[in-house]
Amino acid sequence: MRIKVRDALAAESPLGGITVSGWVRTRRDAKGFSFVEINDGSCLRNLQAVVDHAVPGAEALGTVLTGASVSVDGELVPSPAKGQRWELRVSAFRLVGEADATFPLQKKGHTAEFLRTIPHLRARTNRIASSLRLRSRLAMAVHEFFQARGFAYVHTPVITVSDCEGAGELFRVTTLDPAAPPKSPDGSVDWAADFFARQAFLTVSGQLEAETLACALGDVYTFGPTFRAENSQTSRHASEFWMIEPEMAFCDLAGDMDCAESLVKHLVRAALECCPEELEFFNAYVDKGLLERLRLVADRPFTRITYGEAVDLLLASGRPFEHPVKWGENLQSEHERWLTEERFGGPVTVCDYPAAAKPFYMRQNDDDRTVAAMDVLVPGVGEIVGGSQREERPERLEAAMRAHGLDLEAYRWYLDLRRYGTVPHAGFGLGFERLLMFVTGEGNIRDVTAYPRTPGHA
RNA sequence: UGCCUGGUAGCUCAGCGGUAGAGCAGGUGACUGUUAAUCACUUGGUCGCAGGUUCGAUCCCUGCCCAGGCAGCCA
Repeated sequence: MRIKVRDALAAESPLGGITVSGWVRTRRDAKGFSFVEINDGSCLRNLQAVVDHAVPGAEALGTVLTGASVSVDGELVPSPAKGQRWELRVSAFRLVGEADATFPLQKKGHTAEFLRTIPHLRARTNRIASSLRLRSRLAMAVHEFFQARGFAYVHTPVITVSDCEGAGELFRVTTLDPAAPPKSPDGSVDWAADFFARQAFLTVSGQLEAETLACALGDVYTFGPTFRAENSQTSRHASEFWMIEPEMAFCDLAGDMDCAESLVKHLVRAALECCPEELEFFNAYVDKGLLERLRLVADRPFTRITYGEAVDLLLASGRPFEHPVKWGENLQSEHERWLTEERFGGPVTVCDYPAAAKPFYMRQNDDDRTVAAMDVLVPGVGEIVGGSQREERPERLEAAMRAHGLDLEAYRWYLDLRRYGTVPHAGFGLGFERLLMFVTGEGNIRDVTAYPRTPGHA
């Protein structure tokens, strides 16, 4: 009976007649027998198989190098040596697939840069496999969080026809021949001849559609792929990433911030509880202060300040920032870093940003110069959540849309939400990969994504 | 896209205006309930690409390509 390494290592008593299948991490030869470390991806740790050279199939051991796949029968017994509680005393050894000396992964540590050159093989490393296991576990934790609170999981379209959702450059979706697109009489491309009879793009956010569903189901969330065609060359931007976007009817900015904080904490706690070995690994090899930071985040309330207070603190800091701090200007990365890493040493939720710097749909505050927006900033990564209370007053929303130069006709459906039974509502977007960066301590979004898509790389 | 740094063996790196080095990986042998095993020996390179300076360039200069970091845009 095949058993996963994870279950074998968790055994309470010896197990006979089991089969373990996986990939060889390393082989050590002794007189008359060999140690073969087998990893099957079910957990971080390997199972040490002890293969007597007289056992059936052991003659293949000579070609068993790091990377080979094997399947072994045997008996799980207490290990007489230090280093592991259990080991597998092998009764039959089978080499399933050889890996010759050109296998690029070694027993030694590799740089993240090198691993990115072999995306199809790097998941066989402790580092990438751990991040993918965490990713899987935390994806489920997202659903646990919202389902326990009565949110409906909704699927908003990946293909959108709004060409200005306000969150950046879009990827075009078309079936037209790029070399010879149909033309209108005026020489421009005739998009009416395209597949959707108009221009179409990949979504940059499901927010606007989620708002319509929240105004029917109450509390909803999306969790799916998001696409941005910005030429962002940084360690924390990807062209394709996953975003979690809750949208809550009858909710204000305070409730929005509460939800975001609870969600981040829930995910951090889930990681601490479900993936302790992975986190120990990241703490040891990727980010020395990781565990301490995560425990603090799980226990302590996030600091909550307004944009205006943030500006005052930054001005009073006496720091010679490269970008001067000025009310009305966006907070720069260096400012966010100072707030989270130096001033408060933990997550900071900043709210009430200047209206001029924010999109049309955010609710205008009574001071007439700020909007009910909020960002959650965390040490090391920066912004992982961006959200707001939405403008539910039809006249205010229309005015804001005009001020942003939007075509009101194209957003008639969005305005209808305010025309028919409008309600205060709020939501936010949480970048899933950015959360994973925060939880793993990885400094590059490419290392928490199996197949990262970034400008120039797909 | 801008600025900065880098590109030398399969990997991680050292080196230097005078013809190429280490550790690990691979191979051979020894030893050993081993733990990134150990020890000895050993295979392995157009020094990113193209020009230029020079008696001579991996080294200096220019351009290009690639990677990383930082910044902007954001999640």
